[in-house]
Amino acid sequence: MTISSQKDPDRYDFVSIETKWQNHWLSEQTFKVDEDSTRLKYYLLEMFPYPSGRIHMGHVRNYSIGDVIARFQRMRGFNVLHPMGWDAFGLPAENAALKHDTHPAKWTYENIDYMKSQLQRMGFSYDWDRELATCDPEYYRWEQLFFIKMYEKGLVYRKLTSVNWCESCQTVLANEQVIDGQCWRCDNQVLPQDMHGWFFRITDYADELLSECENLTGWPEKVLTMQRNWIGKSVGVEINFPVEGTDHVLTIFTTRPDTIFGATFMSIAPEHPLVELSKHTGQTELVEEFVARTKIAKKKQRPGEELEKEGIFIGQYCINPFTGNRIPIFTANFVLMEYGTGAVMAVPAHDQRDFEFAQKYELPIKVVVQPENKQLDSENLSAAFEAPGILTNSAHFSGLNSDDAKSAITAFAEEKGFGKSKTTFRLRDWGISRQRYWGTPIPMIHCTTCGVQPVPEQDLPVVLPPDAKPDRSGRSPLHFLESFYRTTCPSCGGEAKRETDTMDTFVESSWYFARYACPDYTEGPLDRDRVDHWLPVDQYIGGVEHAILHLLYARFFTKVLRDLHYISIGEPFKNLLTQGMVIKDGVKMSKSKGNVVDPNDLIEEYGADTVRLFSLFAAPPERDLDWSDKGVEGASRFLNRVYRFVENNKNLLLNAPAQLPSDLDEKSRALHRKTHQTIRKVTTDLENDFHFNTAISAVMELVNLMLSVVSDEADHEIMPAVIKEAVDSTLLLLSPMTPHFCSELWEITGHEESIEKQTWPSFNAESAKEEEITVVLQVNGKVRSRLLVSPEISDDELKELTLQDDKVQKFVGAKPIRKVIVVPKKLVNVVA
RNA sequence: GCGAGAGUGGCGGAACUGGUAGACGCACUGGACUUAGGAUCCAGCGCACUUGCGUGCAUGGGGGUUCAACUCCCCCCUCUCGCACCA
Repeated sequence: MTISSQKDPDRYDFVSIETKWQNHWLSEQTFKVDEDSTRLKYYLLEMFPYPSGRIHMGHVRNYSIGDVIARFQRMRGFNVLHPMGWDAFGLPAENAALKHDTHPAKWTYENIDYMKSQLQRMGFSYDWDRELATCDPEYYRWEQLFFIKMYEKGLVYRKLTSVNWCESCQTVLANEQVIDGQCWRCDNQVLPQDMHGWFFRITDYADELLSECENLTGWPEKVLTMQRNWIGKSVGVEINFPVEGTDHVLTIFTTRPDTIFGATFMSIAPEHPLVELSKHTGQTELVEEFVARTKIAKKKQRPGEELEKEGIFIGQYCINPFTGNRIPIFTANFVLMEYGTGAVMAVPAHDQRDFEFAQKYELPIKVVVQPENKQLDSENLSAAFEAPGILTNSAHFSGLNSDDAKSAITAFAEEKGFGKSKTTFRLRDWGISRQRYWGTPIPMIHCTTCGVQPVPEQDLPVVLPPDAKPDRSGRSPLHFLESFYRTTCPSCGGEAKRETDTMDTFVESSWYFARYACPDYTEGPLDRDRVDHWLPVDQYIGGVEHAILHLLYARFFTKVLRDLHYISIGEPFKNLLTQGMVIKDGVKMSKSKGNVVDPNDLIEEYGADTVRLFSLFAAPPERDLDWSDKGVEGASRFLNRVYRFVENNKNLLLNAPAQLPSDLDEKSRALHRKTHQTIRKVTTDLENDFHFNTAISAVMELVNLMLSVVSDEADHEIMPAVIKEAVDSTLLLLSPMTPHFCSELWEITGHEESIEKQTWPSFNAESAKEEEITVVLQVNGKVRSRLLVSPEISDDELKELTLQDDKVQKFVGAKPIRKVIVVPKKLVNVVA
């Protein structure tokens, strides 16, 4: 970093000041934290970064917000845990390794080193002793242990799953490597292929994950809504339809059992096993052709695009157990195998999709629910009627309303044994297998005689072999590395093969917050006492892009760890703050847009404190931040003004008495008052909703007043003790946001003990009280005049003064006064 | 389509439980200091009319409640984000 700015006489020397204090904090271990039962704990966490190379403005914003809260809470007396680490596994490392002909580990650790230096250059108050990197075997070994414990508990299983397969690269692709249905590397068509993969049974926790949303009062409603939708609970019924002339039963799931008498055909997913029934029906070839075509079309489908509804009769019928009617079975491209049973009863009169399908294939439409205000006719319906209504054409259920019919029909089906009530979730089990190198090895062994076996605990960790390295084949090198996969079966001792899949990197980030409580612990994954002491996280901060996956997985994992008796809590994050994106010129910063601002350039030009100050000042944290180069200059100017003021009044400040005189003159009282009002404002802004922008503007007001009433050192109009109080308060209030700057000025103004050790200033309500208040006088709701009065004034006096007011009299004129409304100490409205 | 959030000066944004709309900052304009000003300081700055005092109009649009609405209610428009054939 250049030191040229040091020579600039117009600016304070932020380079040497920031270096000085960063070294001071490091050597003094200012932010090291231990368990201390005498003080209240506060666990503040920001989402840890992926070590992609260098920090970007999103990090700067996220961590600046976090650092203010950390420093603020320390000054308020909390014992603050504020750790940082690295979400270090992931695909980009493999890609970069290929590109630069290096090893993912080398690339990752070099990035970590560099980014750590950048974070330190920003002056963030982390306890670096707790730093962790998820690619460290000492971290992921415990994750492997969790995996085995979960396996033993039945929370892990293996099943066939459809993956993205590129035939020409002979490799599995991650979803982000599939672009418009084509391979990112060779542009070949990506096809689905069935492969074995490992799954976490997150659906076992679906109900709890949903119901606990209720108690997450410290989370933004937006995030909770997203989580609820993602879990997607729906209550309905499963009904069995026997397939005519076979032993097969087609099971469907519906939330509308009240429409069952209107089912005129069945739709099953192209992947549904009973599609096989088309064999020997004469429809076979057509069906096979349709299924193959649909699978490809689904892969090609762009997000947001809806395929035209299509289907084909599979040549078989099933029987509606309620009516005994024969219903044709179709396979249709809009039925999802992953949801429900992969089969639905089609009720064209009451479901728009089925309606469109029925029209296209000229299938019967039968109205069985009538709206209350009109009569629908099956013959000329223009759209499905999806709302609830009164049942018709439904045997003895006719006449019931939809709600009652739902329970009656469900009960009937259960009683007769051809159905049962059922709750279905949109949430699927979490597929964690990745056919990748740079991830946590899944600690399992495949033995041809004993089947799948977990790696014995004492053999953990299964270390990712450093001698392997991704190559251009695109396939995981673990797959070919005999020294890795060749092993012996822990059960029979025979030859066996290790699992070569690695875990989804979301697994690492699902428990890192717990490990921060005891990163040095070697006896097990978590030191129960310390973890129980620190958790839950009191305040979690990160981008809203993690609102669903990361936060849901972390919640799930916490519950699993609780049930495995590693921790006591069930919810990891008590309060959540999701900060907005950093945008520039109205769009998200991105390389392709060419509007990226590099934090390094800014630090070099203005110093870390200015960068922090502006990113906090420009918008409240939850909103998007519109980056403005001019705005940064404004922040820089402000700090320079404060610096100059302190420098110019150094002697006065050094010699000022610590105690305020008991009797203050009017001008001094005004500054004293503003000081206390500012302390009050900043304190409430910081503790309520982290609105740093308004907190900073309050301090700016104080500084503006200070500058306007104290012109120079010779001017003794304002009592020195009052000036000192104002300056000290300014520095204390600003110190969480611009810590180097305030530390330096704190020292310059003669304080022995560093500012980090100070307690947060408190305000005196009496001092903050206004001596005179402005009361607005309105006539018929329009502001016509103002009164400067004592806050002690009574409503009657106020009314009196209002009616005497010239302006008020002028606007009232000759009209009779009908009413006078007095809002105490605020406003008087005369209605004439 | 469904869900959530947001629309306030030229710009970023303020405004407590309905009670002075536009704090603070940026930009801009005029002035001072100066060899110079991209530094600093002072003043102005929602729009319209007005020499001025002032007056009128303004919080996406339209209605409503109220003495009083950025704030509450109804309808509509726009934007952002999330989900998206979930039966």
